[in-house]
Amino acid sequence: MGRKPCCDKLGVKKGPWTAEEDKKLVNFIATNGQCCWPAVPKLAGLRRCGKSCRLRWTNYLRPDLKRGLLSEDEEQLVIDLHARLGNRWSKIAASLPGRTDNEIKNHWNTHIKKKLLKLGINPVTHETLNKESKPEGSCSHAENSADNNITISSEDNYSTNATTTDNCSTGDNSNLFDRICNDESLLTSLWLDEPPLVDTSWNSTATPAATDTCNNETRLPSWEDNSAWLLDCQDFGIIDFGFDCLNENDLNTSKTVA
DNA sequence: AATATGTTCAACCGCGCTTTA
DNA sequence: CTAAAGCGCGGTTGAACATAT
Repeated sequence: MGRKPCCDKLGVKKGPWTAEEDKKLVNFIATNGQCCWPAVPKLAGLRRCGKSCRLRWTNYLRPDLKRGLLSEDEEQLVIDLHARLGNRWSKIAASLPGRTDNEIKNHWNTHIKKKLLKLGINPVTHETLNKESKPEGSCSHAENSADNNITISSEDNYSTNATTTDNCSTGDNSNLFDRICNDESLLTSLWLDEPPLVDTSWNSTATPAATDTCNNETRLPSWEDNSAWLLDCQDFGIIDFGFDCLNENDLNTSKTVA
């Protein structure tokens, strides 16, 4: 039967996005919100696949994205959640506000994986390599994580923790990690595919209704207002580039996408 | 300075699940 | 109930950049 391609291949641009394309997409979403991705390219004047637009927005243009390397706490959290959830990057990302599944996946493959291997830890099973010859079926992500917790420090010093009582402790500066790690209900919800409980900073972006809640002083700056806005978005957090003008209610309203 | 090799990460692809008609 | 369409996920690719020779 075959599946119809998500978009017409003819005339659809691929490859890196230009600043002009970013501008069009950001302006469109700022005024119309996220909806009907297949229709976005046409409405926004882009020669792109709707899927590509969605990806560009979620992975790069979203205003609440953090930029830069994962912090020590975030990295530790990723390791622990990966031990429990496996390669379910979207679930892991749901516990790290401002981080995308793609970003975490990349960081895992380029940094964390190597660090774990360097320390003799299998990044797939989270078992130490010299103790992997276990009976068949004795190892699953969810099972082994609790009794084989791995901690990481800024000096790349890792250690495996064989106890369950000292689970996920990384010190005083790991509040986020500790909170999530000790929150069994959260981990259970992640495991059971329930909506994420931690990442309240973002579920979706502005809807038309949400933008209606913004008056002229609080609406997103347009490219006409500030042509350097997007570059700022890419380098700094939400507060840094002015999205803090959206108060909590605005953000909550913006999350309610049909 | 030139070239080779390694690393990073944005973007694409294809698949499965969910929703809709 | 069924098929098509939409959506989101995870794996993979390749261009750009960094480092080594």
